[in-house]
Amino acid sequence: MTKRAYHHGNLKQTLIEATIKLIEQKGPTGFTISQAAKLAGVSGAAPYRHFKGREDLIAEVAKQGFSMFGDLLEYAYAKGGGSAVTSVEATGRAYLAFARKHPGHYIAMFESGVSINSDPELATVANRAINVLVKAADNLALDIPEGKRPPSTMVSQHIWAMSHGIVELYARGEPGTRSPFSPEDLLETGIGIYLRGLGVLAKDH
Amino acid sequence: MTKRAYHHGNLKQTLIEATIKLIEQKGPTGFTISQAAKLAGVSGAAPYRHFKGREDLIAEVAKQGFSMFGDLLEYAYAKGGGSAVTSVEATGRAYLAFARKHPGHYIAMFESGVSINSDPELATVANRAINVLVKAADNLALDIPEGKRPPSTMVSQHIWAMSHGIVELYARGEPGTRSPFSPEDLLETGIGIYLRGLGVLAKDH
DNA sequence: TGTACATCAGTGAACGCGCGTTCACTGATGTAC
DNA sequence: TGTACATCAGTGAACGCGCGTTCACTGATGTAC
Repeated sequence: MTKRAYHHGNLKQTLIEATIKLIEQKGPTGFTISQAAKLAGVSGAAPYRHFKGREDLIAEVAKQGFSMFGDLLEYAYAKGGGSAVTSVEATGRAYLAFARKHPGHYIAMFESGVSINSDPELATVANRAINVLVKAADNLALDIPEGKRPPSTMVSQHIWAMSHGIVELYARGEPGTRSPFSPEDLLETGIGIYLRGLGVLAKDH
Repeated sequence: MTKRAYHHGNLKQTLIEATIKLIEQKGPTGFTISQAAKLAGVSGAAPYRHFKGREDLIAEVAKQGFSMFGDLLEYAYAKGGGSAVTSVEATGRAYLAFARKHPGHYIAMFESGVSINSDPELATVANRAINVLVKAADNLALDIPEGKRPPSTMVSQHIWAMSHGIVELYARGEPGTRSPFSPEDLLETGIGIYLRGLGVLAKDH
């Protein structure tokens, strides 16, 4: 480690990363600006040069989280190939993978109480992520006989809800403590059954 | 209001109710023992006659919550009539109704970070609630052609996950801010599609 | 029925703690000329 | 190329605050005899 310079040079991002680490360890409750400052090796007053306060810092984490999340979902969606069904399945897997790899971001995004509409920039990145799922649901609709077609928004929200529910209930804490199945298995089978119910998946897929 | 007696007489339950109210208003983060004491009209030291501390109080709320939740699910399950499908649908509705009517309890149960396994009594009441859904899923299995039958635990977890996800994502805050559909509609259609995928619901139900 | 006494459920003062936030400051950096 | 100066990004001391928790205490209640 080099000698501490008076000017940190990259404090803003360092504080964000400290926040992520603290949220992962202690939940959104446990995080304080003071601790983030300490973890960044800086005085308690320094964060105020970069953030208005606690909320602002968490919102920034959520923003970066939604941005990565959107990228990941888009990538998975594209990688799903032409098929509507495989695209949806791939985004589902990406959803879970993100929640696993970036729990700090995920918590800031969905469990910190930060309102997505409190900041226009945040709303923009969040909507981009949401729209990937809506787009995937749109594609599904093409394979569904007309009359029986639920709105794409609704379908995307069903999938989102199941993914989120699985993350919250079964992908937290020690693995296997609350379910004999892995979250990945749960989500894959859950989405599979749901898609079959929609009529886009053969009965014996 | 009668003259304040020195002995409160019912302080334990009063503190629990104060906790519920505070959690509803400020989330699990915002709750403190001091505020609960103040709300109960009692000195800040009084709660320690009844609870070991913050965690203990929240755990008690969760315990009462799971107990009510279990009762409600059981009642709904029974009211669903003989049909496996209607039982599942009824428990789904009951799930959402509980989350709506008792947000403080719901938050203590699922969002406060209280571990269900930290207290044997808590584990007992929680498992009773969980088992209602497993039982409902067991019944479903009877209507499913043998080879295609996923484990009941898995089915119950799918339903639980979707219910929980809908509560967290779409039944919080101002109605309609995040979805054009009501949580009730979302859950009913979601479970409907899922059950069709399981093969227990006619295609044109 | 009255009295003495044990027990219980509260009080309120006190403590140490960490947090959020402000403030005048200072060391480092960038730039005009 | 050197110097003066503005600006920037940190410091550290200070403050008020509410929280959790402990403590000796006291008022109310129950009970033995």
